Amino acid sequence: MPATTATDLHLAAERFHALSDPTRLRIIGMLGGGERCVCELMAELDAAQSRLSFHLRVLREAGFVTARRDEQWIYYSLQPEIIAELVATLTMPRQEWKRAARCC
Amino acid sequence: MPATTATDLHLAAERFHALSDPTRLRIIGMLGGGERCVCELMAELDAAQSRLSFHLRVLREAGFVTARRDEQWIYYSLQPEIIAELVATLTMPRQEWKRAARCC
DNA sequence: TCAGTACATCAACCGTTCTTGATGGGAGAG
DNA sequence: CTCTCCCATCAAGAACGGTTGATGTACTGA
Repeated sequence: MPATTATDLHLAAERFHALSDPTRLRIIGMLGGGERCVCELMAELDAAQSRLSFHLRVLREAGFVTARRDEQWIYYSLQPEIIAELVATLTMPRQEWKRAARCC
Repeated sequence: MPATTATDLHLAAERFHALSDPTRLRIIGMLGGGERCVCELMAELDAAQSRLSFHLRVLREAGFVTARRDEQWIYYSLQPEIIAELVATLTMPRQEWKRAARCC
């Protein structure tokens, strides 16, 4: 049974929220070219370090990116499956939407 | 020329923001079954009228729904194209993302 | 051990968003 | 015209989100 419950609605809302910021969308765009360390993102986005760290945390907690330490650097990379899931949510058939909407 | 500019990033962010709320996702789910008047949405969602009106305005300004008056009732219906556009954004090839991300 | 680099986290501030209750305006019935 | 129903909008307050500067932590190299 595909658990399309209210919990899923909240989960989907959180994921869409993670995409509701231009800076975060730019980060995702950069990570589309492969993993990057924070310093590279900082340089290209011209963003303060704490600001970038904040947005990376949002993306990480929403499941869009993962972090990997290598020596002193921490490399972020995209998690493609979650985007596919989101697309699946958007293209969900009417029945599923109605179930999700009705469920409290 | 597909104008994938920073403006588009902001536009995409605004659209994702419109989807970043469980109540609005439920509304979209209900409208997936066809157009509804506000009173029907109120009854099913058990939401205050002003609250619902607020969320409908957000969805309307983001382009997800349209309103139509019939007698004393105002019927809202889904605008499917914008969802398709959003899916296209999510499944955009890397080049486009990088262009959008780089552009300031 | 000490200094330097890379990144996370914290606290504070401010603008935005969401909710609630009240007001207003359009449409139909009497 | 008046009353009622349906809905939008407004005002006020609470909650949330994003930015900044400072502090903390992990790792490296001297």
